[in-house]
Amino acid sequence: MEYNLAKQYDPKAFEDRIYKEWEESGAFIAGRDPDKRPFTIVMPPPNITGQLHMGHALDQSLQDVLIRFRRMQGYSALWLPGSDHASIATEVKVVEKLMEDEGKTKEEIGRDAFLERAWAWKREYGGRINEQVRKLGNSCDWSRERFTMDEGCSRAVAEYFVRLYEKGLIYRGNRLINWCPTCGSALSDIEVEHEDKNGMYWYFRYPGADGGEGIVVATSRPETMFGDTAVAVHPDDERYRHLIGSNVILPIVGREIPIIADEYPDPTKGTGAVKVTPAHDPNDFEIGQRHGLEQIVCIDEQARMTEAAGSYEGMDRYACRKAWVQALTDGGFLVKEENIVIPTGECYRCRDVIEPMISEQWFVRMQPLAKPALEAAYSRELKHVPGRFERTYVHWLEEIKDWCISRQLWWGHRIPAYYCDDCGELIVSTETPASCPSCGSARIRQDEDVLDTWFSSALWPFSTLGWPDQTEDLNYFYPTNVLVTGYDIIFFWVARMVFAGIEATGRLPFEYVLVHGLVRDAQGRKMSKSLGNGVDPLDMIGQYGADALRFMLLAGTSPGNDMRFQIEKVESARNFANKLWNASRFVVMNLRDSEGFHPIAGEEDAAAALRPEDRWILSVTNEAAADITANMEKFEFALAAQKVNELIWNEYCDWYIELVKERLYGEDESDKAVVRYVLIRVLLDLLKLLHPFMPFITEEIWSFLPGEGREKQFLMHESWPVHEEMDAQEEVATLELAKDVIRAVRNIRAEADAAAGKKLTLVVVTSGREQLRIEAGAGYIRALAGVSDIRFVQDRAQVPEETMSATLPNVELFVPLDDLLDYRAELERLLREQKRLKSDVERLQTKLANEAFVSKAPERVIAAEREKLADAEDVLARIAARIPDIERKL
RNA sequence: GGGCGCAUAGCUCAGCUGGGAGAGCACUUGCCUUACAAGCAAGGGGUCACAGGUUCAAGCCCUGUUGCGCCCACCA
Repeated sequence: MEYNLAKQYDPKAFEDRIYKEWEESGAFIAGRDPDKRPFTIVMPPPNITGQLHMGHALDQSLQDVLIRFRRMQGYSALWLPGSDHASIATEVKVVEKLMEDEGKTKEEIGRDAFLERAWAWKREYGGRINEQVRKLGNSCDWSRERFTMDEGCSRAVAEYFVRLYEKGLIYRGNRLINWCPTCGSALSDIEVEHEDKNGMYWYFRYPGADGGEGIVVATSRPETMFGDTAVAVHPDDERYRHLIGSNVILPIVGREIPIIADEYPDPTKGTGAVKVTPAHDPNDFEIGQRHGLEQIVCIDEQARMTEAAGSYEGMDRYACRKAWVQALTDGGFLVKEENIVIPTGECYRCRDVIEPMISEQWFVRMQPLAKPALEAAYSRELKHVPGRFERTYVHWLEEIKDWCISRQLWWGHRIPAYYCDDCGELIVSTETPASCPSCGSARIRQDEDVLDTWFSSALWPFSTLGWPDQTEDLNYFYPTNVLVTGYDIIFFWVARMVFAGIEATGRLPFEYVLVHGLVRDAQGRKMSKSLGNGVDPLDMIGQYGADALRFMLLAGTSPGNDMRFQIEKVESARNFANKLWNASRFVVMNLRDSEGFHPIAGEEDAAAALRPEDRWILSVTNEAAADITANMEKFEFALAAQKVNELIWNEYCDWYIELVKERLYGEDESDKAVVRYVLIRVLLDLLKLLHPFMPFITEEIWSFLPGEGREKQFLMHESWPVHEEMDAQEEVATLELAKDVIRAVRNIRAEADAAAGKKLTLVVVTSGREQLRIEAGAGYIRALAGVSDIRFVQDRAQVPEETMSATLPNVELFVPLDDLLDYRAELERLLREQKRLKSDVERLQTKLANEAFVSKAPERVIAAEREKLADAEDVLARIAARIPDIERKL
């Protein structure tokens, strides 16, 4: 059995193993502990058709950080994972596979057989994504994994549907909806994406039925002309007032339609006259409603022309457009045409152009549901992080229209509505009725449609915990605490969960909405399949480890903002992991040998024997822990991550370990035991602080550290470091001054190009507390600056002639460099320093001479400025005195 | 037509409630020092997009301008 860490940091050697140990031991399972407070996150369920992408990696890393942090803080932390049935996406996949395997369409095999195939597909591929999720190290509770179409979630969906129906919040209606001809289904408003495209306006003359010149209308969609049932003008439009009430003739078609007055047309736009096609345009639909116009459907569900288009029947809508424009042009009806940008609605999935159509669908009445969801935001009971996303949420809900929830698909939750074949009665029920309650007929058939996928997603925070039953899980873990998601699905999901949660459970489903941005490519472009610029998280994990990927994502993003993915950033994160790995290897190496652990001082013994550097690192770690905790609580993970990085690399590795090497290599066994105590104690805190970000490497290192005489639990279950009151001001001041001196001497060494191994003598002119501190830190200076001898002298007269110098407040350092001395370099450096200090002094003097500043600025600030000035003047004076000496040597 | 975000070192980005411009990468120089060259040490580099304003004091607050990006919206 190895007792020390491997020479090389190799995440592949332990990441999978550790994940297995965690999962198999039940480490992720959240208990309903009455003595703990719950902390719950439901994972946005990835689509079963999906592949893990960087968006998931970011989204889930954020959640895992939160969950691991709270778990260590003592909460009973539940992160509930699952997957989404993704109605359209899955149906398309299964349809494709069916065609590929058997050359059949879904209609050919029928609904039941198709659903069997779909479930088989789900069983085979649906788990893939969550295998990938495990690679990230996510500590989700797989024992509670759910699927939006599993029995419990399906029951919740039916129950919720029935409740809304019974309250009159769901209704069935014939209305104008968004129809995707390719998907063959209705879509909700947010599933339609708007894009401006280059298009054409055609101006056509509709001749008067009385033989008059009629009226000219503009349209970008001439093929809908077959569905025109009026031409509308504004009642105040002088140009057309005389025509209101008269008829015009649809060119070529020959049908007479009226000119009507309506508020809708804008006289300043186009010709001011609008052709009205109630069956194929949302505005026209409403005009039609107001005026009782006939609805003529001229385009069918496959986007082909209907018999209303006469000889064009069966023709594709765009082919018809072309032919029809030609026909109208030939007929002399075209007045003019112009190129123009037109807003186009596209299906969010297949990009086909949406066809507005009249269709009988199911809708959710939104006004009553949106109201409490809005109030939750107004009152800040629901908190968005960052706050600006609240505006997005509120704006959407304030403007919301009824939600079309039925989809003409088979894969999904079938609508729990039934029709009696004999009397036409509509029955909405969670159970399949045996007979019609109205006429007793047993000839009952269920509605053919399924529900919008987002209908079930809306219930996710509570359907997964057992709702509608009042299960123990629901009582303990609901409401959840934080919902983490990208800003792109605030509408699709967040807002709907809020109103569904309020409606179904009477409570907000979560308190915080943590919104993050997108992971873009190195050039800032959205990662997409078509561009082929996506980076596979699994590749990154393979190359650099999951910890590096997570750290890069977490350290590189600020709340709500997009980030760019750059391989160099992952490398940096990996390098950081490597640094920690090696530092830990050093610690373990000094902790034990193959025989076992060397003596380690007990807490009390150690406390009595701590040296300044020990108290310094303990204090620095302690302060950092408070800082990191505060940022974690504010969801500022990048700041927290950067702080841990700095603490580990700059303080622990670069200074503390270097400072104690001499002691470790020395002979004083009891002091060594003290050093070991501090090394471990601090390393433990570092591992804990880093654990939410880099769970694998920290867990692995932890396993090499001594337990406390009993079976060690996992690091992931250890408690989060708590800030302790600790007075180490003097030690901190001593160490910080020692570091400054060491840096100054190293600088001199570099400037003078002194040989690396050459031991230097350091002459210090100082007094007072600085002298005491430098005396206290003399050992550090000797060890880390390559100084063999430190001499304190009272004034500069006692300083040897041949020296280079450095100056700190109330401290002058001189290094006699014998023949290595480079006076020119020394002079240049001094002049540079002098210049910098002069401008500092001037600025500070001006500031302090300013009556307004001295009288108005707070005392604290003035005192600080005075001190800065005094320090700067002190250093400046010393440098000024030194310059002539050097000049004389040249 | 509304709303929002971003413009800080060559690159990617921090900069919290206004009080002397920061990190990582890249670059320069010197080091294979018995944890680590995926490293150590020392350095160079910024008119904080522009113009006004508030203030003793502005990268930070206010107004406007420019550039890039995003979201929402039924303009024929």
